[in-house]
Amino acid sequence: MTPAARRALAAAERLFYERGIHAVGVDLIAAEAGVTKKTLYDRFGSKEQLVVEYLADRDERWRAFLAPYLDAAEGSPAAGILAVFDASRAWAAEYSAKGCSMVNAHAEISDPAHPAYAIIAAQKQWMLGLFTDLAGAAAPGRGGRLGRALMLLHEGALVAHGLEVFPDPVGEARGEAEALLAAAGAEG
Amino acid sequence: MTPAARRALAAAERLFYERGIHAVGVDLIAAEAGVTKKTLYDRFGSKEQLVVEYLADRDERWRAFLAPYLDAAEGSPAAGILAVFDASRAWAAEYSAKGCSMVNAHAEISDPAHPAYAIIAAQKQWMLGLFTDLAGAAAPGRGGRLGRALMLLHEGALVAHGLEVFPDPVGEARGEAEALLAAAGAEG
DNA sequence: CTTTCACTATACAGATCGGTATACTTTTGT
DNA sequence: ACAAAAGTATACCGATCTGTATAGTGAAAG
Repeated sequence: MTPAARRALAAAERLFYERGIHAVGVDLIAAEAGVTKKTLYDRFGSKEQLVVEYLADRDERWRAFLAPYLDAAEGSPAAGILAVFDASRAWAAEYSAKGCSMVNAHAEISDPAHPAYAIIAAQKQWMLGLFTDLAGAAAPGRGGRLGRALMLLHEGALVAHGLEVFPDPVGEARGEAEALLAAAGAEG
Repeated sequence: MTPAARRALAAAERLFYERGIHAVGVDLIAAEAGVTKKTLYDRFGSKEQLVVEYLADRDERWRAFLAPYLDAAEGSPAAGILAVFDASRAWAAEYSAKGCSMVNAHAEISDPAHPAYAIIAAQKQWMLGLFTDLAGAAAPGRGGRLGRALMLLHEGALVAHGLEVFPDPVGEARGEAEALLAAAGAEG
């Protein structure tokens, strides 16, 4: 990716996330990035593609942000589950004031054939898989239901954070996750 | 509200919810409602006001939908909590294929001074109050934490439903709510 | 040395945006 | 019966939308 393309994508990510996809025009993105519209279209081809790369890049950055938290749990699946909530809490505080970008993008896209749809669906499936895998390792035979419960708590916490329903919802969700693990007799 | 205004609001609600607020123009709303743009502006004054009434009306319809479920619980707070999930499950199946309209609208509005903001915030506070009140009655002294946990499960379920993360998330959330109530030693 | 690539600057096209103006007809309440 | 309210139809406004075209600059690579 060229320097101008990087600046354009960075500006697009910030603007799309803060103001919404349809509310942000390509002229504004180009201006904020200090890039001409020609360059923007030479690199990305369309606004739709810019949206796709926005979501894909943000997902990639979230997974990279999460990785060291998971590594620190070192083979303990119960600790790994709590590590996801710890990572989410830090991520939410720093990058996610408006809630989950995937959920927000989904609210603005109606056509299931839109290429962003697949990214959004895949991101949620990856998170569900992560939770169910860890839950299955922590409490054999209960991974499915426990994983889905953790997914609900996690998604709910991101929404509650974005809408400021009450303080520290991700920390609260972590507490409930801990109780679920204890109730399921999870191995440390 | 005049007949044309009712048709216009009904069309606006459907289109805003299905396609998003910024993706829907007033010309389309007027056309789908079989109403001229003049009438639309005579009745509502602006698109912003139409958005406000969309959210306020949907919230009102949800509360009216929920009321008989709560009434059927007849003074049992634990049954009342499960009744909320039962109502949500039915509501989601019939009216909420794209998830929570408040969450989705919030994704498209960046200005906190927008009049829709207050409606969205109030709706979430009302739900949190409902959960904490019922939880406090079901398990005295634990209403706060239990209510917040129920709120997280409920919000997460609506998101998971809208994004089709796994089947019947609201039913799944109901099951987790039941377990939470049992663990808190809730009175029937 | 020259071709290629990344980039700037500016102007424009065609469509759609929210909102208004004009002129007329239909319904409704007293 | 009559006036006010509610409605239709249509044309228009300036702004903004995504996307393209034209012309030229600077640097790097073969």
